[in-house]
Amino acid sequence: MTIADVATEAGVSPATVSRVLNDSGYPVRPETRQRVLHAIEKLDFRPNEVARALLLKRTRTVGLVIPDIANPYYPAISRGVEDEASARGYAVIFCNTDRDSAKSEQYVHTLLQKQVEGIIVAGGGTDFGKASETFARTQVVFVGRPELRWPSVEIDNAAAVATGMSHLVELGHRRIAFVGGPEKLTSSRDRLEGYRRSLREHGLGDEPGLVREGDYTESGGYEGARSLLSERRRPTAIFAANDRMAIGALAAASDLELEVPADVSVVGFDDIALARYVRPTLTTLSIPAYDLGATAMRLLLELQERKRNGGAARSKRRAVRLPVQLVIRDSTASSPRSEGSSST
Amino acid sequence: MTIADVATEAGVSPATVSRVLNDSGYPVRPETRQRVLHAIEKLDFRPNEVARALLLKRTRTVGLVIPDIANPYYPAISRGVEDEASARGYAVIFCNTDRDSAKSEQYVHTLLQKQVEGIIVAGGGTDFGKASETFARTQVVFVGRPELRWPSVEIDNAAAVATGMSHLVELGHRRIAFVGGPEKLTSSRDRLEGYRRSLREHGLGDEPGLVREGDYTESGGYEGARSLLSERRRPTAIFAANDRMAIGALAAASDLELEVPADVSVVGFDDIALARYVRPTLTTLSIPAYDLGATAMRLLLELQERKRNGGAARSKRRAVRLPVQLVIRDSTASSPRSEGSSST
DNA sequence: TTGTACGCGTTATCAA
DNA sequence: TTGATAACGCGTACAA
Repeated sequence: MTIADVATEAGVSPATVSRVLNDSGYPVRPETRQRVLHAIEKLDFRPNEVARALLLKRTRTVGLVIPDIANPYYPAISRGVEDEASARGYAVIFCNTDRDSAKSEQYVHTLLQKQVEGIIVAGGGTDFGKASETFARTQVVFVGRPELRWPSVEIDNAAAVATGMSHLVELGHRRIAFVGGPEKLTSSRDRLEGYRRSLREHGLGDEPGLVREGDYTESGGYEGARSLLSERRRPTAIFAANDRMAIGALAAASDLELEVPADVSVVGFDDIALARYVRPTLTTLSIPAYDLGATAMRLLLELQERKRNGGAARSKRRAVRLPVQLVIRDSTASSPRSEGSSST
Repeated sequence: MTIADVATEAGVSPATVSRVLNDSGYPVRPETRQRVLHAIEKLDFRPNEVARALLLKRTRTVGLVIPDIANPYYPAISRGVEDEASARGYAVIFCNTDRDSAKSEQYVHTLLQKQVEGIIVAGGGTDFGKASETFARTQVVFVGRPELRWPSVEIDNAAAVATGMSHLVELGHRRIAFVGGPEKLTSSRDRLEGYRRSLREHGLGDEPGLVREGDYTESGGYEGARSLLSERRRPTAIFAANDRMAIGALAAASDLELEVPADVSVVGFDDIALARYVRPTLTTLSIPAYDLGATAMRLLLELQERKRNGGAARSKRRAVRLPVQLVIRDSTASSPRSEGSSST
């Protein structure tokens, strides 16, 4: 079932069929066009994209590299990427790296061999090793991971944490603990930095005993919170570096028979779908995950288009920053130790 | 950067380079091989998969069609598909249909044009319209959606619900309500059927007032449960057709100041990651989502291989069934109305 | 307005 | 053991 079959059926040459197919204002006699159209419909013909891609060097395919689609942070990003891609006729190939260098390198090579027109890399912590040298051969855009050499779409993690901290301070909290993510992730470091800076700015010192390093999973948050809440001078608020850990913290408080928010306030980060269904509902920082993905895809296509149109040298790095929003729900309330404000 | 460049660099013909590349036992003098290998490394050459695909008719790419990756049920399936695919050198193109017919049709056509070697369709409720006729042109496998004409990987929804019902009955529950999913989904109907059959088998009649139709979302479960629990003779247990609705039910009970499981037991279906982090932790039926995806991918490749090896006529339909497991957690306990067993 | 011929990058076939 | 050539399905420059 090729263009030649259609040509035979319509009694014209393959070239004519092609011209009708891509109707690019090329002159074709209306009558002939009808015959071709009819043949196409009769045979239910659809051009082979592989052949087209080989000739035109346009696969209309991009790669999306993420740590793990099962991590609730990535589905929304992926959805943003995919929606934007399909709206423009692009397909998306998914790659889960588990933040493993070998897998990451392998995927990059595979994508490049498949001649993808670009690669979106979301999530930090992955070292691409030698494969990173090949990024120059395609168009790459990073998401949520500040990169010096490549364009990226990010959020301001430190500023976002500061927003959440201000909320807690305004509620009268003075002893605010932090359960961070893995040290090696830039986002973790930025969020921790935002926490520390915020403490200083509010004149709350910097007690190392108030920080735990988690791993961005529920159990990590559970352990960190449990440890913090078991201390003699326990904190009145816990800021978890992501929602999964915050939900773990909620569970830890419950197991220790502490009420949230009466005894301890909890703030998360990400605003995953479940944040509004756990009890109490979770105060958190809402990352525009979908927009992050959609924006990355748009940026990718835009930059690629620019490159294609000869603007090769104009590789002025672009780092788009999207705003994070504080969503106040039921897991935060006035500090039990603060005077002058009632807490139920 | 083509095979010809490598040939020039190594001072041999493209054919020789190709033979070294695909080292298929084809005789190449060791010395020549070394020269070629050296040139490949020096130029960091990797063959163009598009050209290869055009000639060999093997894209080593499959499509995965799902309703919405943001729905917590699909990431695990996707992960199973992707892991199995990448382990065998295949790439996966993702398509989110939102159960929209137009989008679904469009995606199928796009995938076919991209010459994917197969398509995995997960999740029901989508009508592919005329595009379904084209399934015969490729290899298709359905997941969690019994199909008459095509191979599938499923779970026994009705039997699974029956397992959960038996658990509740054993706990002394007699008035068990059900919040179902959308009527139009086969899985919904099967689960409702399992509920009804189970009631009959346990001699509990079939009171229509005990069934609500939800939409598989948290708010749907919330509304359904709230309605059920506001009745004068409220049920002692609620079986939700999926975890998201069960979590909504937990929220509804909480808002009505009912204790789970002391006042009402709740059972979910799916065992999403959050099921063990909501409070109380959720008793549910664990779908082997990852295995469903991985199995579908294996089946797809196996059937395709068979077809490729001439076994065209041997299209004996295969429907693989994977077991569902009851996971008992804290949201179920003895019925408050049952005598002889303590609750608390 | 339409048709012929070439080339995209690769591998398989055949000849050397 | 190696090389020249054809072919995969398509779009386009050029000729008609």
